[in-house]
Amino acid sequence: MVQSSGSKTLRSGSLAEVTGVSPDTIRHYERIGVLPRASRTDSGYRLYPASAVERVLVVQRALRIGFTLAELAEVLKARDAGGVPCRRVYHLAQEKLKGIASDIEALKRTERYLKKVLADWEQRTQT
Amino acid sequence: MVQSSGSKTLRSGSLAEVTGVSPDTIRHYERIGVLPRASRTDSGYRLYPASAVERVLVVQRALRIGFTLAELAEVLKARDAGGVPCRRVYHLAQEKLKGIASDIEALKRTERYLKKVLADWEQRTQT
DNA sequence: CTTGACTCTGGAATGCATTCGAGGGTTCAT
DNA sequence: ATGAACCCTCGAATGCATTCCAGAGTCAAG
Repeated sequence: MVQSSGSKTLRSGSLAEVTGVSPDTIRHYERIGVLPRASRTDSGYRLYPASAVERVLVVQRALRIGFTLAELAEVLKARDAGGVPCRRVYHLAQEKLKGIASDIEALKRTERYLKKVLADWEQRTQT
Repeated sequence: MVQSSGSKTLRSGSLAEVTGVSPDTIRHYERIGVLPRASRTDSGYRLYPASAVERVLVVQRALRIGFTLAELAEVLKARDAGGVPCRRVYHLAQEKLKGIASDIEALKRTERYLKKVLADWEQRTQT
């Protein structure tokens, strides 16, 4: 048996390719718990639902912001379980959310700084 | 002789405290070249100008965005040298600058996602 | 002087995400 | 049924920022 239902499934390689990470990383994500455990073919190959693509992208963005895989695992596992998350996880998510605004601020400040540096160089260049 | 001119100088510890990093990190930054080599007291203690505070903050922000200490060293050393930076450095700085806009976008997307997750939980909580 | 808080150096260790490697199955087209 | 291209596991290695460590000097206050 290969696959049955209508919605597309992906093997680790395709999921990796589509999301721009390596198959190793995909497996790593699953081990950490940031991706739900994939179902398997009879021969042991992982089969991911199409929704896994979005999940991987979310993880990538979150990592860039300073989430840790372990933190994400807590949040996302709770989310997947569908139940009410424990206070700790809820709090964690809220804290990170609060941090984002200031991250954007920092980003803008650095942008300004970098622009200034570049403009400086521009001038010096065209002596 | 301790210090002469009017502008304040800081030793590694104070610079660390003011910027919220450890003294070890300060020394590390200098070793990498992301902080200009500090002048020394007769007994070998580092003395940083007040401007070093801003520099450390810039580095911290830049790191969060995905700059690497090595990259920053290239950019900042060239900047400090005051001369025209080599093409490579100029290009690097430009690339990073271009990346910032998309980083802000990613940040906002994750913010939206996180808000949704939290709102979801809110609802479930108040059954 | 001596004590306690700082500082120095250089190298080793930590934590995190990611990648690599060895040894070994699966699939499928030719 | 053979080879290319995937996939599996699991433990080790890499790269990066940061921290820790050991052995030693500095300095102000008591």
